[in-house]
Amino acid sequence: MSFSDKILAWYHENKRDLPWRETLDPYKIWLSEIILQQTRVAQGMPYYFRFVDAFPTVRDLANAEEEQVLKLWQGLGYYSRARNLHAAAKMVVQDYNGVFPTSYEELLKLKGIGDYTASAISSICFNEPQAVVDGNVYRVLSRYFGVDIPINSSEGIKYFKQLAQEMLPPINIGDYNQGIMEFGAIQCTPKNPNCEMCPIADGCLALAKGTIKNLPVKVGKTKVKKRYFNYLVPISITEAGDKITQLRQRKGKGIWQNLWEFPLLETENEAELDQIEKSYGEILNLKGKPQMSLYNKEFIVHKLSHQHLHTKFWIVEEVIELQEGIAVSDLKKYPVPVLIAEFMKTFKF
DNA sequence: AAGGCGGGGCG
DNA sequence: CGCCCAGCCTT
Repeated sequence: MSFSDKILAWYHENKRDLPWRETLDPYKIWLSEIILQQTRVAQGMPYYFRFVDAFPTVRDLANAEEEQVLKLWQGLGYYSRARNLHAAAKMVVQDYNGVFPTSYEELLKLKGIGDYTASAISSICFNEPQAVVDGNVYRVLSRYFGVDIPINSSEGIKYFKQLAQEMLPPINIGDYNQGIMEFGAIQCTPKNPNCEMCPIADGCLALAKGTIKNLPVKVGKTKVKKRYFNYLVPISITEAGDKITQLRQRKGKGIWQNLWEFPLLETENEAELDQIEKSYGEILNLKGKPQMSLYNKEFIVHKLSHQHLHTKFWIVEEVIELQEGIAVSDLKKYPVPVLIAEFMKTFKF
């Protein structure tokens, strides 16, 4: 049996029942692929259901407000995926009359679709012979063929795409692509792979040489930057008796684009009360000096891949001057980072 | 070619 | 605590 035959056979026996495996609708396959980028199946699953439910067709998604798309995406991270998803839906409606393009080349033109996703959709839905190369495939191939070229070098990216391409079966491309990924996720795992009961242990070069634990090779260090966030949480009561606060939308570059947060003062180091007092009038556009208190004595440390956000929430109460605000009861409508969502959940307005 | 972009789970 | 997850985009 060939490599691909073994993978296909293993997949046939071991594939999980996943909701996006019950359809060949390219829209739904696309949704699942975007959601699963850098995301575990268990984490992405509920998001897949809520998106299919809210937007049954690509037209429904295209017609939605970005705000709603981001709100549904809240908590999943890498929010450019949600913005690109929305933009791509609009492209499909406008440029392709609402019908998903069927070829790798055309799919590649859509926002948020790169080599992996174009290969996945074109192979799964249209049986185009394009090999998917995701983290699982890098791992399986690097071990089986004993390749120590760094998977995140340009040489490695090119090398593994070609190698994966050469391993494609003549038919059942989509199943094979899903099979090798599933194999990497379940059998040939990053740590403690199940080599004892592996259907391709025979030809596995890394297993023979004892280099499993060294593969795949990845270069580059992840240096974590420390940042200090001070959120100013203004609270005011309107004449009608409604409690209001303020949110602002993050714009430009950086994290959490287009998500909402409380007015923010970022500092070079830990900020104390006196430093905040100097700035909050300007940030909140206030003339007076309302009472302010620190909500959390210890930093709330919110960890992103490359940043640790050391956060303090400063409560600014009874801001009579507060002009424009949003009702506290409306806060849940806004897409916010998990850091903000957690605060809203625990803070009693 | 390198850096930025989330949040969560696991050993 | 470090690594990894059905990657992509920008510079």
